[in-house]
Amino acid sequence: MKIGDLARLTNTRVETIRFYEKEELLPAPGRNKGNYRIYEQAHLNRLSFIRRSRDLGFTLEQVRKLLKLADDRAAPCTEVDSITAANIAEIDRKLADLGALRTELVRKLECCRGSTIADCRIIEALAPAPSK
Amino acid sequence: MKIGDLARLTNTRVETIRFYEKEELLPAPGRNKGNYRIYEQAHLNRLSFIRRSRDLGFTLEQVRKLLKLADDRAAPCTEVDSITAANIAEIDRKLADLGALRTELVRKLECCRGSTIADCRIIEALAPAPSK
DNA sequence: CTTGACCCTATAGCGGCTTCAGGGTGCATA
DNA sequence: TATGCACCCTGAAGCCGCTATAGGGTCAAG
Ligand SMILES: [Zn+2]
Ligand SMILES: [Zn+2]
Ligand SMILES: [Zn+2]
Ligand SMILES: [Zn+2]
Repeated sequence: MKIGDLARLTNTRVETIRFYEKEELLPAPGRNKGNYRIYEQAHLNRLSFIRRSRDLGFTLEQVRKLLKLADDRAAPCTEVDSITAANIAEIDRKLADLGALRTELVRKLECCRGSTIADCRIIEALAPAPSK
Repeated sequence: MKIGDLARLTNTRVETIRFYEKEELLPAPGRNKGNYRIYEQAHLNRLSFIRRSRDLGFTLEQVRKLLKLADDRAAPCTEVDSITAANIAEIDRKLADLGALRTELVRKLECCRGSTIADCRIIEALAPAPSK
């Protein structure tokens, strides 16, 4: 399987696959006579794992850990769970921040309709208090 | 006022202030005999505007536009409002994405407690279907 | 034999800063 | 006066997770 096929199968850009290889997330595959990368099923599996993890919001650093952990089938999964919990906590922080932001912006936008800069509620909210 | 004072007043790192100057968001101030930057009230006002905008989720590019628009007090504020609306739309997309992510992660985490990697629900969700 | 889709490498760029290396300044204290 | 220390300076590189660009090579179909 060539890099383009792998890209299509995993919904990943070709450049991203090469990037993962350079980052040692995905092992370097064999090459054909024309120096094209040739991938096996194992690569497809591993890349799928990486992409799903990324889609779930794990950082590449977390993905690295998860990949390492996933290999020891008999080990307890406490560490996996705690990485996941950390991810959720991070998401919660972002949700709270964004929610507050949204509220504030909507309030400003609501009460300003078609007037001038001089009394635009948004500009007013941004500008420092006039020093009189 | 020296750069450290300005930093304290606006809750901004010194390096960030120098970065804004290089980016021409904040005009280069005068210098004292020792080549230290010396800021005036106008700088404080402008930096406050920038920081509040950033805190509200505007990109630096949007901040640039807002700063330009804020100067023409008589102009209509339609453009300001549409930049704000774009910001809200962006926030809404992020909120939706993060919400979905959270749901999925929580569901996985909930149904996996203290078992091994071999039957960890999270690893299972990440790993591609076993080729039997 | 040419076209065009695909592949290769190496390097730089994105946003929005942060960090680092290697200095200089300015004020208080011993 | 010397010394310590907090603060300031510049320029360049680093962070994340890719993406894009330049400048080529490979390969199968028509
Ligand atoms: Zn209004
Ligand atoms: Zn307005
Ligand atoms: Zn379970
Ligand atoms: Zn688990």
